[in-house]
Amino acid sequence: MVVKRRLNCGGFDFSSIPKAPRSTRRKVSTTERDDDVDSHITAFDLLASLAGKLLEESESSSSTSSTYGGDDSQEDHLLAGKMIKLEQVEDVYNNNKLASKSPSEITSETSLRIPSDCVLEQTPVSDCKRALDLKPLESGGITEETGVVNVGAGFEQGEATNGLMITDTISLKDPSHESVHRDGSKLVCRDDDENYCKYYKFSDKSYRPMTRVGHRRITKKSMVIKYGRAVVPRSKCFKDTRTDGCLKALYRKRKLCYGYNQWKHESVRRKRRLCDKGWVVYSDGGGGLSSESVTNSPVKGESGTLSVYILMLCYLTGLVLIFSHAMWCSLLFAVKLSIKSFRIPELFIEVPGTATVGSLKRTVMEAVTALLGDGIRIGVLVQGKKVRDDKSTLSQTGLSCRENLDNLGFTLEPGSSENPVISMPTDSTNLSERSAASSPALDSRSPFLLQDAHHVINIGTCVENSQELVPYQIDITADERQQQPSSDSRAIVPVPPMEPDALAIVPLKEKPKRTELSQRRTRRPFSVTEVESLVHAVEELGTGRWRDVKLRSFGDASHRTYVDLKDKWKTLVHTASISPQQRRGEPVPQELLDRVLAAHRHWSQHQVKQNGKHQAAATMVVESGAFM
DNA sequence: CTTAGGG
DNA sequence: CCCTAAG
Repeated sequence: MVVKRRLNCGGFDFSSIPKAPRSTRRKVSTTERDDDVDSHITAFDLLASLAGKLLEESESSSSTSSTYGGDDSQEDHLLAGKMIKLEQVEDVYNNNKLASKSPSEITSETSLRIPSDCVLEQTPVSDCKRALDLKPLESGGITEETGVVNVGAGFEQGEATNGLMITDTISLKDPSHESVHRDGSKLVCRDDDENYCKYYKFSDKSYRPMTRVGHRRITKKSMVIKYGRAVVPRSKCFKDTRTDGCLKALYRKRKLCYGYNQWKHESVRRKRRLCDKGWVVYSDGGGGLSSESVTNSPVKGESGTLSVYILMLCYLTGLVLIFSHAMWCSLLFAVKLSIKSFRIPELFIEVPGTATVGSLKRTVMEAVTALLGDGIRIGVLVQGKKVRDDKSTLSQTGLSCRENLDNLGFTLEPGSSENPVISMPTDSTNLSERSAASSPALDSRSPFLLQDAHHVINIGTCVENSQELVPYQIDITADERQQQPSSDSRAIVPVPPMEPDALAIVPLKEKPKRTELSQRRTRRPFSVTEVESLVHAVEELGTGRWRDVKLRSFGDASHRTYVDLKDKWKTLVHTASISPQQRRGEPVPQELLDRVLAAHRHWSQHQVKQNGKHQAAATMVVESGAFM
C-alpha cells in the first residue's frame, strides 16, 4: 500500500499497468486509483477537518480579536471549548427498533457546534445522489465561512452555549437541502450500497483531511486516519457529483461492493447472533476501525494488547477523548448508527505486567503524541483512581489481571496547566453514579447496552483538578434531554482485556489477519474424480469456456466456481509440466496429466490458429486497402 | 457476469 | 484461493 501510494506520487500508478496479454485493458486514472484507497471519508474525518479549520480560525482570531462577527463570546466558545455533549433524544437507537429499521429509516442527526458556530451537519440520505458542499452559513453573526457538511448522519445545530457541543438527535432533515459550492470546496455525500458513502474534498488548504497514523504522517490540523478497504473512487465524484456521470463512475466499484457487502452483512448478522449484546467494533484491514460492520474487535483474544481508540474531535480546541474498546463500542452504537463508516485511530499497545505505570504512560503517550502532537501528559486510572506512582508495576496495580484491565483508564492532560484535562472514568462505580436509568452502557463489560436511547453523555468542561480525578459524567436518562456538564474532568479510557506481554506499539499499518469477515474459503483439494471430470470437459470445450466447463462437469458443485476450475486447470498444466518429484498433494494419475498436457497443447494451438486467422484477415484488409 | 492472469 | 482488470 505504501509503495503503491508512493508510486502514485509520481503521477503514475504503476499498479495500473495492464496485465500481460490483455493489452486492451484500460488504464485506470491514477487519481481514481489513489482515491480508491483513500476515499473513504468519514464522519470523523469531517469533524477532524472542521476542527482543523476551526483551529486556524481560532489562531487568527485569537490574535486579531474576534473575527467572528464581533461577538466575543463566540470566540470564547472556541477557545474555551471544553465541553462535549453527546445527546440522544429519540429512541431510534434502541436496539430492537434499530434492528427492525432499514438504514434509510434510521435518520440521525448530530450536530457539532463549535465554540465559531461552525456546524457540522449530517443528514442521512436515501437518495444516493445527494451531494453536500461546504456552504456559508449566516448564523450567530458569523461572517466567516462556516462549513456545513453533510456526511450521512446528520449534524444539526445544537444549542451551543458554552463550548463544543455534539448533539446527537434523531430526526429528519429537510431533504431539500441545497448544496453550495464555495471556493471549489466540495463535499459529496451519496448513498452507496450500504446507504452511505462519503467523499469529500476540501480545496481549501486549511482542510487537511489525510492523516496516516501508521505512517506517522499526521497532520495536526486534522485527524483521520486510516483507510482500509476503499469503497469508491472519490475523484470522479468531485467532477460532478450529481450527474449520472458520477454514478457511472461509481458503478463498477459499487458492483464490486455488492457481493462483498452483502456477504459481509451476512457475516455481520451471524456475528450479531453470536453476540446478542449488540454490535462490536472490528478493525478492518487498514487498521482503523470501521463502523460499517461492528463486530468483535480483533484485539480480543490477542494477548498483550491494549486497544485504545482515540476520538480526536477537536483536540486543538481542547477536546481529546480516548476510548477503550468497550467504551468505543458503546459510543459507536449510540452515535453512529447512521454513519455507515468512519474510521478512528486505534492504538494497540502491548505491555507486560512487569512494566511500570510510568512506562505504560510513556507508551500511551508516545502513541497519543503520534496522533495529537506532543505536550500531553498521560495519567493512568485503575478503577477510576489515578495511579500516581510511576514506579509501581502494572502487576502491582492489578493491571496484569485481565478483569482489572477493564477498569484501566487514561487521562490525557495537556502539558500546559492552563489547558483542560480530559478524563473519563471507566469503572462501574462511577457509572453507577449515573442517573436513574443507569444503563450500563459504558460498562466495559457490557458495552452495548445503549438500549435506552435517551442518553446524554456529557464530558464537562474541565477545570483541571489536579488533586483528584473528577469522575466524568455520563448520564443516561430516560427522557431528560437537559444535562448539565457538571464534570470537570474529561477523557476516558476503559481498556479491553489483555494479557500483557511485551512493550510495544504495534504499527497500525500492520495488516491484521483476516477477520472472519473476509475469510478465505476453506481449501478443498480437487479429487482425482473431479480432475477427471474437469479434464474431460476441457478436452471437449477447450480452455476459455470455463463457465461451460463448470456447468457441464461441476454443475451441482456449488463450491467449484468456474474460476476455481480455471485455476485448477492452470495448476494441472503446471503439475503436468513438472517432474513427479516436485508434485505435491494427492497424486494425479499420469494418464490424466498426459491428457491435460495434450488438451492444453491442442487448445493452445487452437487459439493460435484463431489468432492467426484474425491476424491474417487483418493483414488482408490492410493489404487490400494498401493496394486500392 | 466471464475470462484472463498475476499474487 | 484471492484479487483485479477488462470485455
